[in-house]
Amino acid sequence: MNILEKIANELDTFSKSERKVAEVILASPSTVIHASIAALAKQANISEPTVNRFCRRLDTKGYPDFKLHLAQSLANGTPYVNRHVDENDSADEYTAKIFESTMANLEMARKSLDSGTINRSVDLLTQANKISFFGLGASAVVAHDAQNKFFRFNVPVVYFDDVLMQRMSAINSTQGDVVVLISHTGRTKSLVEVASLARENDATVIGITTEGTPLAKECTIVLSMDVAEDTDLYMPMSSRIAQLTLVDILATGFTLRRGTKFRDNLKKVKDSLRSSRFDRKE
Amino acid sequence: MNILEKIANELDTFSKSERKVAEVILASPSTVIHASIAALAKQANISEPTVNRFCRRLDTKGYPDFKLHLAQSLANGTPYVNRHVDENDSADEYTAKIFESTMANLEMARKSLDSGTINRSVDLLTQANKISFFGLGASAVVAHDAQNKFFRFNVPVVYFDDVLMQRMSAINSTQGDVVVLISHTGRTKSLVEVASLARENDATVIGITTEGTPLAKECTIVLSMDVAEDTDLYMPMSSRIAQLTLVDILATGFTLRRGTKFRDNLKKVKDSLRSSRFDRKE
DNA sequence: ACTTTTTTGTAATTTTACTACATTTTAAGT
DNA sequence: ACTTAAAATGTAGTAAAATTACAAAAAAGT
Repeated sequence: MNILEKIANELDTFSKSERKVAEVILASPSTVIHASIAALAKQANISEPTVNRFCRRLDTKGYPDFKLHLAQSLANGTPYVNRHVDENDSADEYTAKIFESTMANLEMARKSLDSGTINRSVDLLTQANKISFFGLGASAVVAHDAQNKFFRFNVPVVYFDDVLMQRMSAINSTQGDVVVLISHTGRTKSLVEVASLARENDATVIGITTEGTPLAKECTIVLSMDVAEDTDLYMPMSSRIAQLTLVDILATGFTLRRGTKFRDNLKKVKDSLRSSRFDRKE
Repeated sequence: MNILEKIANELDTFSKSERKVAEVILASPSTVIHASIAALAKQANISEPTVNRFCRRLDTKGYPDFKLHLAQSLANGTPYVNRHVDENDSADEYTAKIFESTMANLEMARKSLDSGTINRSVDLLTQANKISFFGLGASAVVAHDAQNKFFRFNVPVVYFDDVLMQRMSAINSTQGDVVVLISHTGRTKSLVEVASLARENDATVIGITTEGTPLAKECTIVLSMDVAEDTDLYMPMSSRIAQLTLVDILATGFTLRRGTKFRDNLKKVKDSLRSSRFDRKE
């Protein structure tokens, strides 16, 4: 764990003086790494040995070693932490916070994704006769995006955000078809039903959802990711960005599996758009 | 630039003894950050002041400061760089690369976004009688997502990914209406036409597009972001993630502008979904 | 080959961090 | 409420580390 986070975490296990040090450090870590132990002690209004003891409590060899750790914490620019948007934030502030938490969540998602599962999913998708992407609400957006990617591959792709169409499509699916169901909560009743309908008809069901949910239980294979959704705002934000990135990964895996020749085909699809666009002047 | 790279770069500008130091450092930088100047000098078979001079040549204040820089170089184990996916990448590898380049691009986008423009856009959106989101292809996904966010605010919101519907809707728009047009390239002919149609009818046109493009020129206000799209794969990936994050930011700005009471309303929208879901067992 | 410049090293100085011990503060027990 | 033990903090001295000033050696130019 990052030493800055560690300090923030253990803040209440510190003694009075140690907390003073911690607060000075947290307030401006980038200043501290250039300060001597004496300077820091003065800043925090405590003695030098207290700073030294503080460093040891954090499992470092002493003050210089502590600064090294601190420098490493700061290395990734501002570490991406899930800072919540506040009532009185300016445009500048909430913009920064949203970018940061999006990135922090992508980092989390990356760590929690299992590449073996991805590999098997790509296997299934490349072998599919027909691929369907279903989602509702915010997840419909992800399904929509998936369709937009996979239709380029010249594979039969279907996307519905209409409950009835999803059901009908699921009933019509057969062995060799892959149905991808997207739902962060994994508790949307109608989607869970679609999953079992598809399974009954021998279709393969890939779930982009959370492990252990009702939907996950109905799926052949589950692609799950840990994301800390900021529920203060009552809107799905980070979860869908992570899901879209996962779609990118699946699509990339698909093209890689298909080989070079296939990629020329992608270029053709893209070039076909040319006439609908204004030329570049440069 | 990373100090380790810098050392490797300037290797031939160093004097004989300085190169000895450089080589010891490059061979095992992680050892050096825990060594004293005396230990390093001994390792390199040179004197302590030489090490000190070496540090200064690299624009650091001295040996301790140099170690700080070195520690930071090491912390960026894998900095977020736009690494391109390779032919023979395993699932593990392309997953990591896609996450990393997505994050690198978000970082770029964040830096290039102007908070003043965001603020003005939020102003316009909060005052709008009707908001329309239009896009085509990958950008339709972003428009779709925007609708999903803004409809929660109990504002008239429209979204079309159909060229004719977009045109008709633009013609019907009037003063007080805001039309948001999304296109990374900014060169999609029909969208540019929609922009001018909307403008002719006195609607406000916000463009989420690249500066200087035909579309940008037709807009009242342009929200532009720098993103390095990986064109090897012929699919829009990073650009749309950045656009979606921008949508999050606009939506957040919108809710903040509307105040606390308004947020209770959002909760109601979210709670209305409850009956469509399976209960949590915990 | 000699002079000048650059590089490197030695030794002293200064800065910085740490240790041992004393004092204060806090908490626990009677 | 008072006493005693334990924990926390500070003071002063010590040790270690880094830096400076200067001298010696090496390299480059004339």
